[in-house]
Amino acid sequence: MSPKTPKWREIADNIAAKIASGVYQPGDPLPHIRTLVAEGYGSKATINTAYSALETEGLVTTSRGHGTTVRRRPPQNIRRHQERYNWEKKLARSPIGERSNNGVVERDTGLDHDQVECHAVFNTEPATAEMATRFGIEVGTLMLHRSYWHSTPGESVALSLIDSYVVHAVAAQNPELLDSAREPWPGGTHHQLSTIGIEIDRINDAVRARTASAAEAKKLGIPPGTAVLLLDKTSISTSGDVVEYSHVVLPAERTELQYTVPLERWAT
Amino acid sequence: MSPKTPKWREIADNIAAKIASGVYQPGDPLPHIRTLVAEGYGSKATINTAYSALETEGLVTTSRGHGTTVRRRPPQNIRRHQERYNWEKKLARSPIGERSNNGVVERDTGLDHDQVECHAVFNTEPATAEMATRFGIEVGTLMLHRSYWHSTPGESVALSLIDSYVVHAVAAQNPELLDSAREPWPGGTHHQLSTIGIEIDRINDAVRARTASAAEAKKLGIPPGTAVLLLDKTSISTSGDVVEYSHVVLPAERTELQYTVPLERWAT
DNA sequence: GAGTGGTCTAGACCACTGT
DNA sequence: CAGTGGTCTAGACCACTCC
Repeated sequence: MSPKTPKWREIADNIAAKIASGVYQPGDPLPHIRTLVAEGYGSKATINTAYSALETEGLVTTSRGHGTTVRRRPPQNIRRHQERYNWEKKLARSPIGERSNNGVVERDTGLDHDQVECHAVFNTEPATAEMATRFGIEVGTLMLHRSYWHSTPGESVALSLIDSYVVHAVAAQNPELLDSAREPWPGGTHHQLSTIGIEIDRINDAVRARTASAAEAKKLGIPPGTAVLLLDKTSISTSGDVVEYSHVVLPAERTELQYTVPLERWAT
Repeated sequence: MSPKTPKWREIADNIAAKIASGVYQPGDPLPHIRTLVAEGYGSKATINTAYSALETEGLVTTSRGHGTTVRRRPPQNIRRHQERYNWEKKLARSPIGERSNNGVVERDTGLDHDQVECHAVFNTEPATAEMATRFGIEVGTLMLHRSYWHSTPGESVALSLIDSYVVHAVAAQNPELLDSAREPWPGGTHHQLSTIGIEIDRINDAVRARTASAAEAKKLGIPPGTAVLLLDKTSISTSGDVVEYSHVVLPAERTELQYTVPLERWAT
């Protein structure tokens, strides 16, 4: 009939349609591969290809020894960066009690302070050419590189993967900032920088996307081959210097970034 | 040795490493599938799986009857929306000559006015529940739905896929706006709206990402399975109404969105 | 027509999960 | 242990491109 679209695609589309129309509900088990083979839908490899496609499309989850089930879609996490960044900055000027119990992660998830685990690894590295251009410094200048990821205590699923960079000599003005054991720091980066006399004036966000690597997919708990959003966040101080740069990897299927762009009025 | 990672993954990673390190340059042909089979790297299906993976990862292009070659990476198109939207708005107040020869597509690509083809399809549709919520109108209200895509004359590759919505009764105040033959409209949407007395005050962008559907991949000229950026753009008039909503699909691998978020100063 | 990648089959073995 | 999905092979045929 239609030798144009391969058989595995037709099988996958067929199942995808049943999921979209609600015949298969989230959590429902799908027919086993060998069942469809027995029913004459194709060979095992063909059905397997169809199921693999559905998995990389994020529609189903498979597990060896168990079966294939319709995926429960995680809720969208909306990040309004206009408000978010201003809230973060304001927090740094709050009393210590408020700073300790609130963080941007808690704000995102609605979780309590003690329900969030913070993992931090600090390194000191010479600046690459790319990093040197970003900060307007010389190649080889020592940088403090901080890698973070957050999770709820039970699970090992990260909400986002963050790599943050600061010029080492700047951070070293307050030696406490070099100690990864002090994370999570009450009041966040804005408060950290305020201890060495730096105020952030504005933040530049650059947003891109690509498919997740196998390692990222595992850490973020998403199927391999699904999309991630890449956020390059550059913080610029009131004196015009680039003082911090973060590279953030976000699972695209549960993330939405929002920005408001005000426009200049026309002359009347 | 390492039965953990499948053989096809190892083959794919091996080739990916050679591409990354420059052993294989963009445009270079890769070893033929049957060659690798003959050299004992695995069966045809296994090598094929590896090559398919590399294709959905955007590293190579394959064509039947021809072969597999290392993909030439298209240049990144950086969209600074802060400037871009203000430039677009300002253009609407320019003299007709300037409006005709400039458009946001020409600005993006650096191409001349006559090197860009604009395809537009207009429809009138009742508002869905989602659209009604967006515009704050009743479900079923007639909407003008405009689908656009732009390309260079020779190729059939779209730069982006745009679906724009306006309340039909609003657009109908200037009947010329209902005529798809008048696209591209000199001066863009801002000028169109200005002819019916509407000025845009601000634009809300919501950014998401996912893997491209087969249809989108074909239109945008990207390998199926690679990522697309989804931009939901809401234009709000000076009187506070939502007057236009666009859904834009962008090829992630050649797009970067930039935003600047100004922060309120701390009290001294 | 020769050579390419794409699909499909049948059968085998492996890794993992339940009971 | 039986049953699941994941991988791999060998061989076949198809669709396409180039000469």
